[in-house]
Amino acid sequence: MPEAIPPHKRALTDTTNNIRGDARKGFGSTQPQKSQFEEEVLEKLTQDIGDLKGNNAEKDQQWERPPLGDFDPTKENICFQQIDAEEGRFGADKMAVRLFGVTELGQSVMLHVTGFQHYLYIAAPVGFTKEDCGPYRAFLETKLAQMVPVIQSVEVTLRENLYGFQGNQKSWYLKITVTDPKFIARLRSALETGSGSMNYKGLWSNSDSGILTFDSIQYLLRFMIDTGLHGMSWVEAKAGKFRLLSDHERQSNCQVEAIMDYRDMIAHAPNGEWAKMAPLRILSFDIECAGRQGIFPEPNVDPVIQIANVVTRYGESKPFIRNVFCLDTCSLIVNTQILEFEKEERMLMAWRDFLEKVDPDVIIGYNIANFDFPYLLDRAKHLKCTQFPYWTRVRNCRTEAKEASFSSKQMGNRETKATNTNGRIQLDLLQLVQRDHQLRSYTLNSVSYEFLGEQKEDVHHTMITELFNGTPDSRRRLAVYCLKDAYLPQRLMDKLMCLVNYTEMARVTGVPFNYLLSRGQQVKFISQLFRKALEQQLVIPNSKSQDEQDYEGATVIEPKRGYYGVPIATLDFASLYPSIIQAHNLCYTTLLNKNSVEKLGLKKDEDYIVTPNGDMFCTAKVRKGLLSQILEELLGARKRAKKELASETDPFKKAVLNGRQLALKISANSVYGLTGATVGKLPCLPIASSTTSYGRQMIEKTKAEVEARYTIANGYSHDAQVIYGDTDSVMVKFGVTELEDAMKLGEEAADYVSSKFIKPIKLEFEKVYFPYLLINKKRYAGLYWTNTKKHDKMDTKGIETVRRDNCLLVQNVIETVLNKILIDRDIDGAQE
DNA sequence: CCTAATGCCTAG
DNA sequence: TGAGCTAGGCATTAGG
Ligand SMILES: Nc1ccn([C@H]2C[C@H](O)[C@@H](COP(=O)(O)OP(=O)(O)OP(=O)(O)O)O2)c(=O)n1
Repeated sequence: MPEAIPPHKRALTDTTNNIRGDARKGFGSTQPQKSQFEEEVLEKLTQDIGDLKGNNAEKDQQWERPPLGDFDPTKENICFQQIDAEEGRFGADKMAVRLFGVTELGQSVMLHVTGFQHYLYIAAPVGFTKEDCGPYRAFLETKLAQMVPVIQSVEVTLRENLYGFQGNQKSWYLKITVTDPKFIARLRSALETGSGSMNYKGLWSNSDSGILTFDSIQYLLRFMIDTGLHGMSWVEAKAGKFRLLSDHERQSNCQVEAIMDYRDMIAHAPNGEWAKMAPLRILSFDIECAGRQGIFPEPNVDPVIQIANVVTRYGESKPFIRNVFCLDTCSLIVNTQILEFEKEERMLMAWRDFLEKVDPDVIIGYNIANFDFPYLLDRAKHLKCTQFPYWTRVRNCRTEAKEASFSSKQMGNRETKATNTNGRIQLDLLQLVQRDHQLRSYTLNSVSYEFLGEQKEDVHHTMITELFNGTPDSRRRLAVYCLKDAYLPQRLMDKLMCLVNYTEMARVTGVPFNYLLSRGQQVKFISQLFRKALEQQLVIPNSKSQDEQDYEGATVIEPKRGYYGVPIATLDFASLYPSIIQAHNLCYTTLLNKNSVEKLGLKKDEDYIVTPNGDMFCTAKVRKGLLSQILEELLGARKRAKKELASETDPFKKAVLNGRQLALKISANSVYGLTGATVGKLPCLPIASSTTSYGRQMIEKTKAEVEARYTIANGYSHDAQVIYGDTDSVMVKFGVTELEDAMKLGEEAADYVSSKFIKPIKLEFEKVYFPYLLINKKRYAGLYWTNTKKHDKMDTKGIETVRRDNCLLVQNVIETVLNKILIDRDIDGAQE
């Protein structure tokens, strides 16, 4: 940034004495108009950020990555943690994947992986033998080549349809390989719309009905699935197997850029030594704009006046760069590089150069996706800074903000903007917190308060312009806040362990990191399902839209409403739906219909089961379902997270681990959910409705077993009564008055009922409520006990206190009333 | 004044 | 592969 140097140097030399003089106090003592609070903020910030060595921020802040040093591609391997991936051609080769990553020593890598061809399948006509397929193959090759001029080959192979068990009978499929993945969609639609010319020997009398295709999936995912690459895992290119690109061949700004064939690429499973993380460089930034009175800043009018940046290496607690790019002059901030600019254009360009030098792997911030990124881009466009929007790792690849939207039943419609930074991961803490945490407010201020226990004391937006138009010191004040806003996302990310948790999810489900924020549950499931299907040579049909059809869900036991002054034990099935799917081997691949049962001569209860819903599935003895294998992996990861949770003592870390455990639980439950998603791509209502029907049967049976066993007639002190239950839980009043007795009985009852079910179904004794206030279905409160000494917490479900559609007063009133009732046991007092 | 449909949010 | 699922409470509103 040569343009920036003069003002910047001036600022530093002018005020060096101040830095040396009393860094801690900064300017506070000599600037009476500055608030006490601001100095506190600064002091805290300085503590948080820590000291750089010495005081000369300019000299000590090394922007560039460590140099690569000598590298001998004939002797040394390239080994990196993959962080981003994209489809991209290389030279004449239309099919290549670009993998971006970071080595253990922190160097950036881009690897072109070539030679992998995209494909899809179609089924040969029913009854075709291999001999019949020969001429059909030739026919297809010519016909398809006319429609889609990228057919590489048509190959006849034995495969099996994912849906339905047909006695392990494989049948003939044609694998159509293309030379350019961009055409796969066109190929698919050519086949599926079934233009008349595709009609082979009049086999399809109805020329409207097209040919069903199988295994159609995006090229990048296909590549990752077939090569066994999971998102955020380690990739190795052995010496001699890759070629380093010469300068003129390079497409990226990465320190290492190489090319290799996909067959030589090693994708390490993310376990053992490959569970490590690379020292990713993380840039956290924030911008301030000078808006006008009462108007939200508009990029065509309102300038960007400051950009604060904080750069940290993953695994280190303190940032190694922090700076503020300022329009106009700005007094110094302790241990912070201030870069001053007279012209906004220069500032923007200098920031872009900074970005390129720092070469961050991860860019984070608060609402950067919908504000900072688009604003910077629009502003630069307005100022005609044509060289500005290049933030990617791919040379000549412009950064643009695109409209994107996400809509689903559960999340509703969400409009967002997507800005490409190819090769760098983005993590918008706002999006992340909105996704993972239910809060009343999502301002940076309240989120920081929630997780970091800190108010940020906003500079009111009307003040921004005023401060900017003031003196170097008022602009410094603004810069301090801007810096703080840049640093908070970094601290939130550390505190919430976002990178670790999301990395685990990417590794378990196999999808690229950025999918976790931009996509839903379906893609994760599909990634896992395709991997399993590939192992077993199963092909997955591209289901046409099914008619929307609802199915019955879970039972909620009619509550015996009231206030209970005796301990109420809660028994809960662990991961109910996933365990049902596992226990009964429910899967696409085990689904049977009457025909196949007859044809294969299967014996009921031995070879297959009939679910309470009337659907039929073969037993694990005949064939083990894919779903139960997928669930094993998800639940295994969840179990490990829960184990860590149990041994962790820090309460905040516990909460974070709990969040991780919950995310894995939702992914497991979504396996069930997707089978019931008729708008999705892999619906299978027999699985979904059988799962819920088993669930309904199980909660009934649990209730009956408990009430039948714990009776006076059987020598217990009271007749037990199930007063409530929802989906997978029962609340039992054993009648005993002592916590200890209730816990003992609960423990015993859980084991007793578990023994009546198939593995891995397990009923667990989880907690005792004492006392317990049961208001209605899905509405109750109680003191939550897991030990006899002290209650863990007051637990409130569904009541106004936990709902966000109420005013705070109502919540506080209800909260105090509940406190009175439950803790003080003062029912009369609560009535007032 | 009553009921049914709808929206929102939560339980599981 | 665009998008996990159902049950259910409670406030509001449309319609008679
Ligand atoms: N987001 C959710 C939560 C639950 N369920 C369904 C499937 C679960 O198996 C069942 C019971 O839900 P719980 O909340 O009790 O959770 P689990 O039983 O799955 O897990 P835990 O082991 O924590 O009890 O409800 C679901 O489909 N989606």
